[in-house]
Amino acid sequence: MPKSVVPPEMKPEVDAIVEAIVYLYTESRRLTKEVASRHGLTGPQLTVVKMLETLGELSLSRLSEKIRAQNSTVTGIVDRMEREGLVARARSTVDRRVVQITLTRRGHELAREVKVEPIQIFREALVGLSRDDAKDLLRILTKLANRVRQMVDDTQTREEP
Amino acid sequence: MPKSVVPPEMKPEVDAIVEAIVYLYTESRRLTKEVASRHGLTGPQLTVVKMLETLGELSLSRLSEKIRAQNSTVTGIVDRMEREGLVARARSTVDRRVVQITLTRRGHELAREVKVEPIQIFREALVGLSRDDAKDLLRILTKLANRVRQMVDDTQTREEP
DNA sequence: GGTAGTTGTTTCGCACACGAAAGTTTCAGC
DNA sequence: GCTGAAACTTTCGTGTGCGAAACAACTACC
Repeated sequence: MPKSVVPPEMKPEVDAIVEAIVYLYTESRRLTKEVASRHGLTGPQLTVVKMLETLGELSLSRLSEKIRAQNSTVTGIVDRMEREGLVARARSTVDRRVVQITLTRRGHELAREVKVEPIQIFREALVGLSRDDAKDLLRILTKLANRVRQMVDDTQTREEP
Repeated sequence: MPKSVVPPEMKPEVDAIVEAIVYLYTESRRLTKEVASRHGLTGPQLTVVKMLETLGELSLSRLSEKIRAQNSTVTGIVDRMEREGLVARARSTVDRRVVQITLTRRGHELAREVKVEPIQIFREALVGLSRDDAKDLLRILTKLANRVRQMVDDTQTREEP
């Protein structure tokens, strides 16, 4: 297993890039949480409310994909939101394995009430970049994400047997 | 409070950038967790072990800063690691409020055993980028992070009273 | 030298977050 | 029509992760 070596002179740059990504991500979570708490919601709950407002009824699995969490996690989030009267569960009549999640009237009201999506602050920050910078950033990040994806796939297939 | 508006034609790009950042961050966490579990550790525990190996004895507060978590969170992590015999607590003799965390012999062994830092896969992915791309990425991400930092500061000072 | 405020840590209560296992329902193939 | 595999959801156990409050030790200031 040949292991490529990172040129030592690039190490500080690499660490700085990783640090910037971590900062941007954690700050995004913190902001979501802050906006949510003003309306008596938690971060993930606000994400769910906005997702259901945008996309309408969703199965639990579909909702899990959308918010990038495991089903078992979302079950808990939906449990608490159901208890608060924000969403309702309904067994699908077409496929009775499926549970559809919908916003209640109160859930809709809350969704309307919270106008600013937390991602907004990133949109504004990104707009402050020049058009060229934004394009470069997307191009490079995409390349980077694809390379990581590739590596992860390799690792996993290599370890399967 | 003038609110800048995101040009609609940039929305897809912005969302793609955010998505890439989220992907890179979550994948990084998943990889850490995976590497850690091969040695009977959790993700944060591996992070702590490597941090203490690199920096030596650290106070709980300093350790919290380093791994970007609250003191109350790290107290729990250290509790479990202490129970497993990986780290030890020791009251500072200089300032008796301070608790110093150190690796035990077993902790050191584990640190030596786990050679690959999870961040490594990013280093390798980044090396695959051209030098120019890496420099551009760092430059733009830094600019972006600073702009977000600025916005967050503004929000907080505006809301203080 | 006493006290008021600060700093450092822990405790508590709650909400994720995940994987494994269990419980339903559906579907494919015979 | 039966059966085993697959799809969907929940349950369970454990480990973060955070904020508020409690607690202990230190420092400033008078």
